[in-house]
Amino acid sequence: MNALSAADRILAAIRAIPRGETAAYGVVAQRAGLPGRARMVARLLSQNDDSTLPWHRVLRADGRSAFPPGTPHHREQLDRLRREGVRVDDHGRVRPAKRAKSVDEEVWG
DNA sequence: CGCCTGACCACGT
DNA sequence: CACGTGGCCAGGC
Repeated sequence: MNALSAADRILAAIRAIPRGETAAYGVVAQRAGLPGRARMVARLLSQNDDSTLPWHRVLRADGRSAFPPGTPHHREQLDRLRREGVRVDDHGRVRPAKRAKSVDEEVWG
């Protein structure tokens, strides 16, 4: 059986996002086998202390950072992404390779 | 146990 | 694009 808790599966899903790619909260939840639980992903990240966790690769469904523009966290997240080769436009939005209508179509690579 | 909050999301206007 | 609205759910009090 699955001895892994929901939190463990979510953290694993986040760690599984490849360098240079991003995933929405909802997509992470879905990959962790917890559809509809984007808020749980968000809560975990807000509590997380593990510095090795690639939290910067997790974005909102609209491709923007969950942090308010102008804050240190917002800048750091975008910087880290750009450093990995992710393209961010002037509005702070990540450009998906293909159009993703909903989180069900997860297409961001 | 109810009530409020939050690094969310989809949908309608 | 900007707001509301309703849904989701774990935690804190």
